[in-house]
Formats: sequence, structure tokens, C-alpha cells
Amino acid sequence: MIQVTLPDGSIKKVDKGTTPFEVAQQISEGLARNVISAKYDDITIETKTPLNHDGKLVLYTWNDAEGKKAFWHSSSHVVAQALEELYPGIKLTIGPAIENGFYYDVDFGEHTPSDKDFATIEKKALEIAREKHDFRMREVSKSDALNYYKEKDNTYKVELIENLEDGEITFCDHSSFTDLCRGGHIPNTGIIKAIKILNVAGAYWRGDENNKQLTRVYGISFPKQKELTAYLEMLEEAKKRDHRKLGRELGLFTFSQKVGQGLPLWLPKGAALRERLENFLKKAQKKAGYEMVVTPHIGQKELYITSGHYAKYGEDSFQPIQTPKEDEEFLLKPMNCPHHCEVYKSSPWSYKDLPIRYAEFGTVYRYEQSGELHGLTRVRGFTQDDAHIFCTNDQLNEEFKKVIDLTLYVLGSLGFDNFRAQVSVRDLEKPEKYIGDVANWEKAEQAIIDAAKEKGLDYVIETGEAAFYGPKLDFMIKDALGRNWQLGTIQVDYNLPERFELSYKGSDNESHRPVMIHRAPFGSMERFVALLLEHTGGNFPLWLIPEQAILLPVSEKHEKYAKKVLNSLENNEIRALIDNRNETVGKKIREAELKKIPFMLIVGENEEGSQTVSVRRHGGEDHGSITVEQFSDLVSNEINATLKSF
RNA sequence: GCCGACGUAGCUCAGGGGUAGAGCGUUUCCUUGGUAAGGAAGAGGUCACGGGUUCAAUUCCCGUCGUUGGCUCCA
Repeated sequence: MIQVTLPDGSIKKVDKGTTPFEVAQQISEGLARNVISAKYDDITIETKTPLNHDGKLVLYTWNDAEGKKAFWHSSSHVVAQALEELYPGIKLTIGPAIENGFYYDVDFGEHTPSDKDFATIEKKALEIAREKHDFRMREVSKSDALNYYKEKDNTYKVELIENLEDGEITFCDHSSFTDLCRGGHIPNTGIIKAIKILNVAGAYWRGDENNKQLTRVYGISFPKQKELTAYLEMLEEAKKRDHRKLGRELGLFTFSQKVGQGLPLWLPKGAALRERLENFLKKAQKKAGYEMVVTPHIGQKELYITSGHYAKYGEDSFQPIQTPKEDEEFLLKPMNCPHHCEVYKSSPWSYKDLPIRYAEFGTVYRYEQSGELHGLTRVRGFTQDDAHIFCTNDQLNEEFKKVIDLTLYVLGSLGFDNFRAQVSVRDLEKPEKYIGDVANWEKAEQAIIDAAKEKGLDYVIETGEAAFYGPKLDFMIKDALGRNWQLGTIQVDYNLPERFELSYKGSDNESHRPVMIHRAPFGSMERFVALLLEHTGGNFPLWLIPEQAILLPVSEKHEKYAKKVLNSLENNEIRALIDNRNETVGKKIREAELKKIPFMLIVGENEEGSQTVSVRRHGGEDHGSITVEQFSDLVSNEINATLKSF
């Protein structure tokens, strides 16, 4: 007998060799019907894997993340089999489950499938699934495994196996299909009732662009057809919140091929919204002891050679600007920090002056790869809400924590409560990617982790995500389609002070190096507005939204009164406009609803008589007929309730 | 930059070897209206751009540009 401990702490004594499925049966028939995956002592196993020693068992169903993972990974096997049958001679590589579904990377040779082939692949995969093949794991010796794939002329699998140890190599079979696999499958293919191939994309073998590009087939599957339908509908809904669509509909920004790729043009409403965001942050920054500086859009090439940016990015950037003078070159600034270092250097400093905090809404230009450009989230010209804090080593922890507070205030004020805090550290195996000495890196990384811990942040550490000059604390937010974007960032930097030879006079009358904190709570105005659009679906907070109210005269007879009301609204600093088109009230309401204007003020005979406005809230709520003063209070109360000061 | 897809009216999209269509928007007229679409008429397109095939190309082929889903990159 062995002892199996379940997640609730209860212990089941079962015969050696009992399977997770059998344990589930002992718990309940329902669980046994639904269990599709299991972990034993934290190792993913199959539901049919015999348990041979004491341990902790967790059973998973479709409703668990682990269950979905097994489900989708198993589905990738089924799709791989379908692909092999439809495209004989292809070479399979890897096929993991991902956050939503799975993919399989395949070397198709000559005939890469495209979206016209998806239906055929889905049909074939579903046929296989319906045949209810069991997934069976078996151990294979390294030499047998190598021989199997050498015979199939699959160099990718051979490469994978060569990096594995003999004794830890397993194959998974189902139907006539065999794949190198470490496990984690559902009991049989029959559970998969719906399969959708979502798209194909190029993906480099082992994620290295020097390697051959394979075709990545993305798919998703479900235990019920209904769930697939719901998922596809959800995707459609998400597309409606796409900032590129909303930005156009709401008249916030645009792009022009003639101006250039990735160079956003902010339209009046977008520019005004952006200005309100900037003012919001400026106000908080002022309280936090920041001073605004202004620096030019270009700088001598030498400036970036000093900072190290030129060596790192010079080749792939906008190329140097020539002047009539010989041997003179300027770069469009890709960063504000070198300029701010020079601002710092304009005067000698005492330790009593520190910390010094320079802030600037600095527009920078980066020649991003064309394939990377994406709406407002990845552009070639953008404005950072940048600031650089120059402080002593002793002040670093305190300053860093203050920046965390400011960043959390910014994110919280705008309703971003679902961010992911990420400590981005260097990759120890790739020292060539970073500048500066190791001791400072260690100090910087530790400083960030300490501050994050002391602030009680729930953070994850991401190796290799640091900037070339220092580690960062990044605030990641998901877009409508679930893609992660870095918004706020706080970075500790010992390197630029060194390179720019920054100093201050200490209490010991000696010269010391300050530490630099780079920080941008929004990240960039462009990306922030994009993510805010997707999060709010265009229903911005009242203080931020371009148009707070729209006056809807019932007929042309009431236009004059409407104009008078508009005037009072403007005197009360309410952003409003009049829809005086020759249309019915119903139509005007419909369009104001579609434009997501928070308040619709209907004015007709009744209102004119009582000198009021009839207030309808976006969404349909009726506030009744009230005076302009009352309405103005309504608006300012709501703004005060949502816009807390720092 | 790489792989795939796409590019038709301001927007959303249909069409297809014989020089184009819908809905919404817009303009004009009628209507003067009460909480999510009142009615009528009109304007608007070198079918992204450049080549090629063809008697004929918006349609087929190639290239360029742009957009897009990924990969790589992201100071």
C-alpha cells in the first residue's frame, strides 16, 4: 500500500500501481468522468500512470489551467498527425500548449499550408479525435529514439534528443502516430470535440533568427463545440476594443503613409486627451519633487557614443543627420537620459542637493523593425513621460519605492488593476549584451528586488529582459487580445553616471558618483493611450474623455436655448457640444451612444420653459430634468470621486 | 528584417477578364420631432502603386509600398 495525499490534506491508502484515474473513481464518479490530467509530487503525469510510491496527487479537469494545458498539448499531437497525413514528408519539431490553445512548429518543405487549408486540417484532426485513440507513453532508449528520427530524416527531433539524457526519453503514441514527448496528455483523443486552426506564422527553429524558419500552426480545441463558438465570439468582441479601431472611430489619432510608417498623428481630440494625461502626471510629479526640463530632439552622435546607445543600436537606427559642416553628425534622440545627464552636469552638486529629479515629456525616435510596428503600441516616434532621478546610494531604496508609489498611483487612477510587475534582470549567460561591471549589476538588481519586496509587490523575475545599462521593474498590461505590453518602467542605473562622469560632493568633501533611476509611469503616451482605450473600450473616465456631454435639441426651435446652455457649460469647464443636425432625438441619442459620450442633455420645450436640461447617461440611465448648476455638480462630484490626488 | 494573409467610396464590406456595387456617413430638399436609426434625391472610386500576360486587367502573374497575425527585436 502507498499513501496518496490529496490537495485538501486528506490521505488515501491505495495499492501500489493504482492510477490517478482510479483514485478519482474512489472520490466520485463525476470526478472520474472529468479528470483529464494529474500531477504527482509536482510532476505532470497521465491519468493512467501507475503510482508507485507515497506522494502528493493533484487531479485536474478541463476547468483547471493544468487540465487545459494537457488538453491543448494533446490536441497538438492530433493536429500533428493530421498534418503528417495531409502533407507526407513534413518534419515535426515541437508542439506545446500555450495560454490559449497550442501550436506546432513544422518544417513543411515545399508545401506550406495557408488559411485556405485550415478547414481540411480541422476536418482531418477531428476525424482522428473521434476515433478515440488512447494516448500511451513509453520509455525509449536514446539510441532507439535517435534511430527512429534519423530514419525519418528529422534533424530537429534528433537535435532535441541529443540534448536529452538516456533514461529520460519518452515517446507518446496514439493511433498510428508517434511523437517525442515528455508527457502530460488527456486519456484519449475522443474528449476533443472541437478543433480550430487559428493561423500560421513563421517561427525560427529554437527562437533564433539565424536558424531556419519553420511554420508555426496555431490552433485551439475544446471539449464542447459550444465552447469553441463562445471563444470565437469572444475574439470578435475583443476586436471591437482594438485601439486602432476605437482610435479611428473616436477621432483620436491617425497614420499617414506619406508622413511615414509608425509615426502617429494625434488628432485634436487625441491631443487634448493626451494633454490632460500629461497634466495629471505633472501635478503628481510636482508634489513628488520633480522639476521639468526641456531638451532638444537631436543630439551630437558623440553624446550617444558616450552613453553606449550608439554602439548598441546605432546600426539599426535612424541614420545620423548630416550638417553643412564637415564631420558633424547628429542623431534623432532615441532616449532622453543622455540629455538629462548633461543637464545634471551643468552645475556642481552637493549631497545636500540630492536627490535631483528631472522630468520631461520627451519625444524620441527609434527605427523599429517594420514587422514590429503595431498601431500606437509600437511606433517609431513616441513621447516618454520620462524622468531621471540622481541620488546617493543611501537614497536609492527610498527613491525607488517612491517611484513605485507614483507608478501605482498612475495605474490605479486609470483603472489598471490587472498589471503584472516584472523584475527584468540580465541573462548571466549573455554578458556581451550588457555594459558595466558585474558588482554594480548585482547591486542594482538587489536594489530593485528589495524595493519591490518592501512595497509588497507581487512580482515575477524575468531573466534576460534587462536594459543594456541596467535592470528594470516593468509594469506589464495585457491588450484586448491578451498580448502583454510594457507600460510603466523603473530602472536602476550605475552605468550612465559612470560614462558621463557625474558627481556630487559628499559630506566627506570627496567627489562621489550618484546613482540614476530612469522611470516612466505611463511608459509612453502612445502605448498608454492605446492600452487605456482597449481597457475602457473607449469609455474613458469622465475627467479624461474628449467630450463629456452633448446637447441634443429636440428640434431646430430649441437651438438657441441649447447654445445658451452650452455657454454655461463651458463657463463651468465642462467639455460639451451640440448636435444641431436636422435629425430626430432618437437618432441623435443613438449616435451619441455610439460615440460613447457620457452625458446626453436633451433640451426641448419643457426644458426651455423650466431652464433645465434633461440628462441621460451613456447606457440609458435617466437623471431627470436638472439645472445646469446641478448638472455641473454631478460632473464635478464624479470627477472628484474618481480622480484622487497623489 | 523573416513567414503567412490582406489592400475596392470617409467607414464596414460584397463582387469579379469586357473600365464597379451595398449599408452607414456626407450634401440638398421635405419633415420640426421627446430618450438607440423619419422620408426623398444627389455627390463620392485611376478598385494601393509600378510592371507583365491578354484584343481587353480592378480581376490573372511579378515587384514595390502599406496594413495585419506571428517569429526575431524592443534603449
